Amino acid sequence: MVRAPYFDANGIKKGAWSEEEDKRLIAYVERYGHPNWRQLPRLAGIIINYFLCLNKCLLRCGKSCRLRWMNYLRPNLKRGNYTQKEEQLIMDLHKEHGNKWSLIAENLPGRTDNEIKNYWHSHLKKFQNRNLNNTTYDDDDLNKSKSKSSCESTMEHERPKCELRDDSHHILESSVSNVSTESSYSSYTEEDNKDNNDNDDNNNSWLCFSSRGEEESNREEDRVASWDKATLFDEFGSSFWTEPFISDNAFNQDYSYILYDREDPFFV
DNA sequence: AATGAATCCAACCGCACTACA
DNA sequence: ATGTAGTGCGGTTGGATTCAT
Repeated sequence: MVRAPYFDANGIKKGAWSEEEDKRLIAYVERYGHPNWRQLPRLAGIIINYFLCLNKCLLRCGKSCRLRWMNYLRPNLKRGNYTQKEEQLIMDLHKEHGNKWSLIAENLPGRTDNEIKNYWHSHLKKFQNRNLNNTTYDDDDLNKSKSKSSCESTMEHERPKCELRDDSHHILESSVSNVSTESSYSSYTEEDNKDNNDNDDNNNSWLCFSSRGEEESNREEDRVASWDKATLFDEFGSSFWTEPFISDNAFNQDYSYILYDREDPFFV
């Protein structure tokens, strides 16, 4: 039910997102937040390349990344059926605010403006029109309509009722909202480094390039080299790891020899 | 079984707004 | 005051799915 993927004249990918793209976007936003959507796809691509040793990028425009994240990937999104309470709330708020979907969405935690808009057009609009003079919409009408369209009812029943999106991404709150670059990243380095240190035998940060991935040793791109954190710092300067984004000239360098870590979320 | 119509929703597009140089 | 970049919002579209004939 999504548009077929394609590339526009500028080489930007459009259409449906693949699972791999989703993972890349999630991995990047988990790490750095999204202080700059426009640069995100390029940065997500280059940073992940360090681990993948592949010349792949997230070939999406920032706008597309933002939309995908906001409407589909971000945590705590509700999927599935709307409760009667939510439906009533949408009706009431729409009566009050009109097509201010973002405003309406603020009052429905876990629902996106896009989702509410779609739901309005496909389910609720007709009842609003029918009950224009009533203060509340007719529940019987709505129920009748739901059962009337077997297409709708079938599809709705297949979906879990008001399922809360898996929050396993454990994305920092500061990363989800509009935050400063520093806050999102520094919050990671302080907390997550500690976690990684606990888990990592080498007692390094998430940038630890240990010699894992023996099973991939046959792959050409998995050439193992004695890479360490210090080397990486030298390449970019220390500011690279304290700031979420890289200078443009960093993109022209060949880091294909960098090891990757399978357990790192960037490994997708 | 085949086919056209209806439905739904992820994704795209264009515009407006804000921040900043 | 002006121009530009980045972001958010609302309208629209594409196409998969399901239903009706």
